[in-house]
Amino acid sequence: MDKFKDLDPLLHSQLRLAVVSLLLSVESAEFVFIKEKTGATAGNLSVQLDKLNTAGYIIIEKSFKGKKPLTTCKITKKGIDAFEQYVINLKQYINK
Amino acid sequence: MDKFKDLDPLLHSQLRLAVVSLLLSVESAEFVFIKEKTGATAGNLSVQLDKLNTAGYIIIEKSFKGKKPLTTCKITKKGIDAFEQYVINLKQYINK
DNA sequence: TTTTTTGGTTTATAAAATAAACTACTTTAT
DNA sequence: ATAAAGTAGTTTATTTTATAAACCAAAAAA
Repeated sequence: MDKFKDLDPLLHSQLRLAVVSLLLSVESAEFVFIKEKTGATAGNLSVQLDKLNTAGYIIIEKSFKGKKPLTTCKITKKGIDAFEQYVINLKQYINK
Repeated sequence: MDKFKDLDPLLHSQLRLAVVSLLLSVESAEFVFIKEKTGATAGNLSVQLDKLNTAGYIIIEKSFKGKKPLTTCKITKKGIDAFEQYVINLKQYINK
């Protein structure tokens, strides 16, 4: 067993992993919803969503809900693939 | 399902997780052996072993092999428990 | 109409990971 | 015997990351 393959640093972060995990289970999610589900602060979430977006793991769409700004996130194929590989690699660490 | 419990930051680090994972499968391990198995640099490994030691997750014993210094590591009960809890929590992120 | 709330972003600070430099020998080659 | 190279690490400095604090614009409430 060739152990300890590198863990994608973009996913090996508690908050970003939670976001991706969450997005895997829904069609799309709004900023405020993700914030509540993860318990993150808005600032931290904003930064981490940007990173996932820049990496192409999620897409972020900005619109308006009535008159208020609305940020909607959706996982991409690239994000799903990265997550799946991350889980495969991670299991080498946690299943002896 | 109440998701996303905090992940012990001491274990949520690629290198420290690899070290603990490795130590779980052996009685004890020498510095050089851990270094080779994890692919870490000596400096990084030294720092991360100190952190695990300070947290009481491992014990570090310094002796000599012939005339050369020898650093031997062993996981503690506390380390095993922390790892098991970490895995339980982590699974909430990776098993949708 | 001022005050508060909503939905964020930007910037600053703290913490972590990593690499580079260094120490203290030991072994090998000259 | 001595210089050069290797071993087994530690310490310090640098980069990266995570997080928090401060801020902004608009909307809703008082």
